[in-house]
Amino acid sequence: MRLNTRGRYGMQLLTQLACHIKDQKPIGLKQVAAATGLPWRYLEQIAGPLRKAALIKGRPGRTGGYTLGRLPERISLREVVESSVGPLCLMECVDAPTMCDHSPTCPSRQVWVKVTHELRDVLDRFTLADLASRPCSGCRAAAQKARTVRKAAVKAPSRGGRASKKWRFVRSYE
Amino acid sequence: MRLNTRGRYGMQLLTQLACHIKDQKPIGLKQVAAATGLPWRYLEQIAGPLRKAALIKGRPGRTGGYTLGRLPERISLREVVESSVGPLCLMECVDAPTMCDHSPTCPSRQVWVKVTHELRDVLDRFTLADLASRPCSGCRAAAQKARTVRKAAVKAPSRGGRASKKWRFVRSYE
DNA sequence: GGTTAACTGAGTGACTTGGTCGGAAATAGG
DNA sequence: CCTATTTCCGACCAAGTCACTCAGTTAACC
Repeated sequence: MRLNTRGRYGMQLLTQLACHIKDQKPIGLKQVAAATGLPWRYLEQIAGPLRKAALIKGRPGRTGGYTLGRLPERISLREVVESSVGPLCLMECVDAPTMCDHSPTCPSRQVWVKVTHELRDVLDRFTLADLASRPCSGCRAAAQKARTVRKAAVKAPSRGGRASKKWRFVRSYE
Repeated sequence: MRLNTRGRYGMQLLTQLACHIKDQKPIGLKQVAAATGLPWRYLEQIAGPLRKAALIKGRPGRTGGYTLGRLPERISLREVVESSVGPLCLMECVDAPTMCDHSPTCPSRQVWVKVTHELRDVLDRFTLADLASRPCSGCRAAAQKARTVRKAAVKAPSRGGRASKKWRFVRSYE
């Protein structure tokens, strides 16, 4: 039950846009990549779903970049994570009442519906403004440091691939 | 943000045990497999972490099987999902304050700590008793049907492997 | 001692994750 | 107009996870 990089990086991307909302002009992904230490090409890929969800607006061209689709206080954390990693839905029958013969009236399912709604409600109550009003200055340094060490650890810098296991989120769990 | 089969099957396993708690004797995994339509061998693997988390107690031997480690109303849904799929932790810095230089005082992190705690609290407030007091009769038929069709779809019944994509949870999202 | 169950650990193919890359289309500045 | 810079799009790739299966060992009961 953890957020993958699409969700986390997407969150950082939106936070950056929210932090520069006063500039009134689009922010390029290269600039975001430089500020956060995240890979630019990957950010491009992450921006796609966010744009389709209308959370951001992109403008190509020389002075192009991305802007927020709405005010930060109108973008809930739930919208961000759901557009990045898919619906928050623990049991499959919650969003698919027809998948099980008794689903519509199944009392066990109704418990899961309630749980799911409460979880969604938590993420609905927090917005991008909560994060952007208090940006994390340290995360940038941490991300860059992690990436530097990671690149050094890769012997042959091959195309694609992922970093070695010890540098992933999992280490927090041991 | 969905629960994988380990989490879902584990939940069904515990629910079955809770439903037969009045029998006072252990329930074998084969019996659970027959009741739920889930693969017996896989259930064996799923039982491991649940036993290590002391949510269930196993007894080998002729009249062996599994029993709940505690009363159903004392087993929260959070314990079940966390022992099956790992801690509920959206951002990596929440449980690892040292990962980012400014983590301990980072205001952005404190938002995530709050979000995470609220999410955990939701799952803490529901227990196995909520599910077991109202068992889902339809899920069994649905699971068996799905497995039957799935087996038929596999041309060569090879060892291991997973079912074809269209029979997975993903179909609910399209 | 034989049957039955929990336990252990290895293996396996399909799929996802976490990226990289090349290039097309759009937009602005010169 | 050309050129630079950006979004946008799709392919590609390796490592890893998922969802299982299976063979075998240990433990308890009759």
